Amino acid sequence: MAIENGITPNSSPTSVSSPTRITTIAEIGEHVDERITLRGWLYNLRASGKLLFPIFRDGSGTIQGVVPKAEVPERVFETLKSLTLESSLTVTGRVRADSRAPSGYELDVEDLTVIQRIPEETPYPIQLKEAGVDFLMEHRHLWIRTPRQSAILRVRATIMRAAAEFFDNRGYVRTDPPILTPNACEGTSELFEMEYFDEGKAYLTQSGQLYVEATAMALGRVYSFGPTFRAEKSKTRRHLTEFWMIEPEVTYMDLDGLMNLAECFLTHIVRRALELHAADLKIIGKDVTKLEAVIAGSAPNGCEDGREQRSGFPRLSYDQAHAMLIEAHQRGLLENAHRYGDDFGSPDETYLSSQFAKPVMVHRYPASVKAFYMQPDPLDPSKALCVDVLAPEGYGEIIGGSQRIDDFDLLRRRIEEHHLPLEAFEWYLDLRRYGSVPHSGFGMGIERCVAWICGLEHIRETIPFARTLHRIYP
RNA sequence: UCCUGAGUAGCUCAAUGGCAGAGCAUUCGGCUGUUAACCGAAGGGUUGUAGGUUCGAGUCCUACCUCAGGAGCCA
Repeated sequence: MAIENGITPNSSPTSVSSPTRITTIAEIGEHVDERITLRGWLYNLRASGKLLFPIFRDGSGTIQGVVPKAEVPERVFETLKSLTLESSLTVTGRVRADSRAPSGYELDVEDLTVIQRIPEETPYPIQLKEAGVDFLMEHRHLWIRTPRQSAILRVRATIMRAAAEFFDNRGYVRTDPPILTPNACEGTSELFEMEYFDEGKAYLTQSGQLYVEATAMALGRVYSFGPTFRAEKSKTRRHLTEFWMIEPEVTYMDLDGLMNLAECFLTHIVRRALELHAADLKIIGKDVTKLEAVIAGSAPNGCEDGREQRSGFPRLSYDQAHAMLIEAHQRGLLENAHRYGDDFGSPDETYLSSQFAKPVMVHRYPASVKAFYMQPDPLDPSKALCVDVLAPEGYGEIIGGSQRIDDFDLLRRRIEEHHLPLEAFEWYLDLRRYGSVPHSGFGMGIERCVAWICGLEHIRETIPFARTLHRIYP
């Protein structure tokens, strides 16, 4: 770009002397003692008389520059000295290893070109000092430039890729369900509603599960990966109205196979996050020993076919979990005693997960508190063949799954018992009319997984632009 | 939907019912190893909105608005 925006014209970095290599801060360690060019922004600037310490960022990281007045052209020194924070620029200099620098490297600045200078009258609104949640969320489009938020979004990207590649590597076919749906999947949650031409109401999907059951019957092993929407007026650090979910569905898989699958799946994601993001997790402030404990004992390429239990996530039946909660209440660790037959509340889940270093799998809940399509346990038909996976450190349920009802008559009866419109489920019942087979699947909320792996206080930081009860801007 | 809490300078926060304050940011000056740099100076206010009590309200009362934390429900 040849934009100088009112400042003294600079020569372009490439015209100064020898051609330089354009690189990124993340890769700067490969260019020690070389002359390189970075393209980014001025993150911070400290001045000490005739010595400037600009900190540059380029999206991949930050690095401190050193600019002694006596050793650079006056134009470079004066331009940088009065440059406003977050102004965009390219900078050329020599990379030097320096033990005083947090990252281990510094840049001896030789030249720079300002791309856009932010005027003093309208300074960059986000300071390096702490700010309130409301202010930061109102400026989310700028907040994501900070090192910590950028690091979180990089880890999120890896988690999403690791989740998809886990299934891709095992022969699953990605089959994404529709986002616009004609009716409520499970008849429970509040849905976002809209007019759909002359066809009446349509709704934003709350889960693609029923549709992936259909694609599984076509393709065997499938998964979906996309956004889902809940219009529930939940107002907690664990809830978004729009979030991403990955949902595998597998024919001829029972609950035990599903639990193995979920365990291998989470192990893979945690392993990839640790492999690729040690630096980012450090910026975020996550204690990685807690993640290492999750995958301890697992084999890097284990869990083939979901038949082997490798890293040993603890498994509790609903009854066992209930007993633990009763005991915790008696010892004064829980305020309210869990009532047998009820679902677990948030404090209950937090307590259960806090008892283990690994995610805990709670299975076979009472059918009455679970969705209509879950297969009853043949050993106790009052229980459903389902599993919730609770993340460690109180991050709550990150996976919910079950074996699905494959018997036509039972499924139809359940639809009627839940007072769901039978005609809307005819296509779903067709899956049991025509070559029904046992099958299972689960769904994992990406954002809760990111919040857990990054150790975040609030789920709103796990997605570039969070949609919550009282926020839809920016 | 319910419970609790908070709205004062661009940002983070002070101010017993009695003159509207500080730090950061911005501007100017100083400083050659700073790590949210530091030191000095300047500018910057309809105290969320509307009423009420009072000689006097940022402070007390009422309603509303906005936001946050939690519950329920969920991933």
